[in-house]
Amino acid sequence: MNKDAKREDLKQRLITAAEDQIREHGLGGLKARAVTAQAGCALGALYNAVEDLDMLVLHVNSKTLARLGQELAQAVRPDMTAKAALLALAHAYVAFATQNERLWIALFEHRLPEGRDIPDWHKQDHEQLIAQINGPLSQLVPGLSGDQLSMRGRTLFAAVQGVVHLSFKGRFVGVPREHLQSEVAALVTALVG
Amino acid sequence: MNKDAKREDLKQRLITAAEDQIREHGLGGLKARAVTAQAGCALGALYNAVEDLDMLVLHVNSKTLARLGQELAQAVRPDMTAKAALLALAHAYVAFATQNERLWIALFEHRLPEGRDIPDWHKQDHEQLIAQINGPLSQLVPGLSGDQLSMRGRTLFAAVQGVVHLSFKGRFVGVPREHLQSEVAALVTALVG
DNA sequence: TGTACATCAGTGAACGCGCGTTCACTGATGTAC
DNA sequence: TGTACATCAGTGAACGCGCGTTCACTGATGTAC
Repeated sequence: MNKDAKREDLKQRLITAAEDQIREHGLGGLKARAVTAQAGCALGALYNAVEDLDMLVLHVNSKTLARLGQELAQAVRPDMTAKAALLALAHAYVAFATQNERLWIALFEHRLPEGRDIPDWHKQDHEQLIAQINGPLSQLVPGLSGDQLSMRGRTLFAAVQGVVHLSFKGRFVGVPREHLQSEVAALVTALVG
Repeated sequence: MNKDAKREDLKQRLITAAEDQIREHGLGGLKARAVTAQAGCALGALYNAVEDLDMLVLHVNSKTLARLGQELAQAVRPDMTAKAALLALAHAYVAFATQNERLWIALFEHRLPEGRDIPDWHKQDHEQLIAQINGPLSQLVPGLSGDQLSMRGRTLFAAVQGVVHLSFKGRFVGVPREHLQSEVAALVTALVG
């Protein structure tokens, strides 16, 4: 293995290690020492492979978004009605969030320190996901302008996000997990029916 | 002023100071030194008046919940239909969250360290709020059992919470603030209509 | 009412800890001849 | 192919900082007589 390949290999091992750490301890429990220990390198090597811990988190988040995107893509079939497609998307989304709870939460919780902005490669991963959801939605709720439609899309997404999030956190009275899928389905049906 | 009164007075000043700090810098920006400086006492005095910083936050949160409760109570009138009442509640809720953004976020963000549990006096403040929302809801969506109704209530609450939260944080594409009220109204209408 | 004593709120310097980041050093990898 | 040299990834001890919490001390408030 040459230098570049080794460097890339270490970077991937660090991302995987960080992923595992977040999966196990949550974003707040991500520590540079634990990550490098798991990745099998020295503490300082992290800063050779990656700018800093924040960037490592962004890499993990991009990976999570990509995996989520794949799940969503597999959930919709071309012959589905728009409504069925949205329900399938919501179902896949909830399933993914449930199976990747802490990684999913990290998507929303992580914030860059003030004044630092999100690199383009990561922004693109966000936009790709949004586009995937807006697709089926665009054929729905007749009588709405394009702007209204896109707005309703955001609302739908945010509403689902809220139901799932509160269910996970259990703050106030969240929806119990065993009812999460059915309640989200009811929510989506109500909003697009 | 006697000892007890002074003690209580300092406690209130600390709570107010913490409230201001959260309002200005968010929960993460709450520092013991800044709070005591604003309250006009020494650092150590905080631990005389209150168990620790976490408990101080809980006091602020209880105060916020009480204020929110008042706003909600004023929003509903006895002669309203259940649907109108829910819409009024939602409107008041969004208005309150908008005007108390960081304090509202603190309600959801704050977590006690592992193993420590929420004191009863604070739990009660939560329950009171839930009851207030469940009231109008209980007369709605006929054909649902009590359990289903209470579940739908949680979903509704969580959905609204999600839309507001994502709008504030601006993560992914949130609903722009100027459309927040109307989108939440659409959401509530869809869910109970 | 005045005096002596006890209590305990208030003080703020110091402690302690967690943890991200740096940096002088080393040794493996790659290049020149 | 072999040797000398340069580069730079990898190392991990040490740095530095933020910040919650403690604690020995002080002085004001309250009590006993």
